[in-house]
This record gives sequence, structure tokens and C-alpha cells, in this order.
Amino acid sequence: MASPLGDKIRARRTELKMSLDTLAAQTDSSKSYIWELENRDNPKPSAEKINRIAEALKVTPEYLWDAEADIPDESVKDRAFFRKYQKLSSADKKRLQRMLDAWDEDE
Amino acid sequence: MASPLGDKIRARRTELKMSLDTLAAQTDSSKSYIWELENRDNPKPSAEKINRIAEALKVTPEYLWDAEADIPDESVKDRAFFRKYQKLSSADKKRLQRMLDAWDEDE
DNA sequence: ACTCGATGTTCGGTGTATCGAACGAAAATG
DNA sequence: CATTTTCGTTCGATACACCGAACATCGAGT
Repeated sequence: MASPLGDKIRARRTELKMSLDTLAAQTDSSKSYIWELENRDNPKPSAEKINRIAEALKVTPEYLWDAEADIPDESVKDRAFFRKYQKLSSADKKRLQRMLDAWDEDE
Repeated sequence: MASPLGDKIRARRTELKMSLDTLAAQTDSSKSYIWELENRDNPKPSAEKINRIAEALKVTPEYLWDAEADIPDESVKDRAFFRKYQKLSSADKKRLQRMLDAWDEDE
């Protein structure tokens, strides 16, 4: 019982001190369903629900569904990197993108 | 009939010259379901399906499900880049970071 | 014009996502 | 410590996501 997705939802929900009811209300869900997402075996929510829930919990949808996605802590540096990256020219961005693509293919 | 999601899937699928069958095969779906996603009224696929389909079509999940986000524009590509980046090992991340730092100093 | 293979479309069925409402357990309040 | 309120849990019912297999269509080849 329990799933990575469920654990993340519960962790973040309690962190924000929300009840099942309030989270349900903010996401057009029933609290019973939120509970099932958190506790039942292998939940397969719709993309719509995931997005609503991510929004209510103030995390990104990828963080919820991507099985392994690091904790906000480690991703601080990543975000800094991303901000720098965004300021590059398109040409430079493409260079970086190709660089990453290239070396992430071998293995 | 038709939905933004469906239009995007069909557009990208034909762009890649895939048949319903091949896309279905690559996403553990039936071709009838892919067809329904493309043509029927208001499809609500699971997050899992959206992700498999995005992967097969080589676009980001956000591009598919974010209602607006016309062409894979720059910001979407940037996020795709960031997602890939996040999956790297810490060592590889640092290499990329140094690379960026270095070359954005001369200018 | 007639196969034939590939692609697209339709449809009935099955599982499960999702709901409402009731139930139980704490915890707050007096 | 009795009562009220809040939170979590369970369960039966319903809608619809998703499927398999049949049917339709169209193009390429003969």
C-alpha cells in the first residue's frame, strides 16, 4: 500500500496544514478520492487532477508524477542554473541543448 | 468535436508520419483510444497516458496538456531542456554549470 | 477496375477513476 | 468527561477511460 505519488501528496498537504477536505475543495475532488490517491495501491489520476492538485500544493506537476524528482532543497541550485540559462541568446541555448543531448545518449 | 489536446496529438503524430497503430503501440494504448483522444469531445486521459504520448511524440507533457502553448515555442523548449538537465547526476550538472559560467563571462 | 495492405472509424464491453454519504476517531470546547 | 466539531476512513454506486475486434476507406500495385 501507498505509492510515491501518494506519499508526496500527503507530505506536502500536511506540510501546508491542509485537511483532506480543503485540498479536495480546491481541486474539484472529493475528499474520499484524495484519500485514495494518498493511501491506495496504484492510483492513476487524470492529468487534470494532477495539475489541479499540483497547483493547490504549489509544486510542479512533474514533481508529483515523476517517480524520482528531488526535494526542493537540492533543486535550488538547479533553478539558479536555469535562470542563468534563460538569459542566454537562442544560439547559445541551442549549443547547450545539443551538448546535453549528445552526452546523455551514451549510456 | 475535437479538442486542443486532440489537435495537438494529431498534428504532431502526422508530422512524425506515425499511424494510430504505431503511436498506440509505443504508448501501451489501443489505436481506438488514440483515435478517441484525437477526435472525441472532451478527453480526460490519465497523467500516465499523457506522459507516454508526450514521450513518443517528443514533446513535453506541458505542451500537450497546457491549454495554451501553441507551437513548441522557446519557453517550452527551455523547460524541456531543464527537465533533461534535472535528471543528470550531480557531477554532470556541475560540469554543465561550470560550462555556462565560463562562457557567459566573456561578453 | 480489382485486390490487398495499411490506415482510420465505430461500437459493445469491462475495469476503474471518482463521487456522496455514512461511519469512526480524535481533539477541541465548555 | 460529555458534547460538539473536525478530520480521516470505508463502501456502494455511477460515469467514463480504455480495450478488442469488427467494419470502412483509401492508395499502391498488377
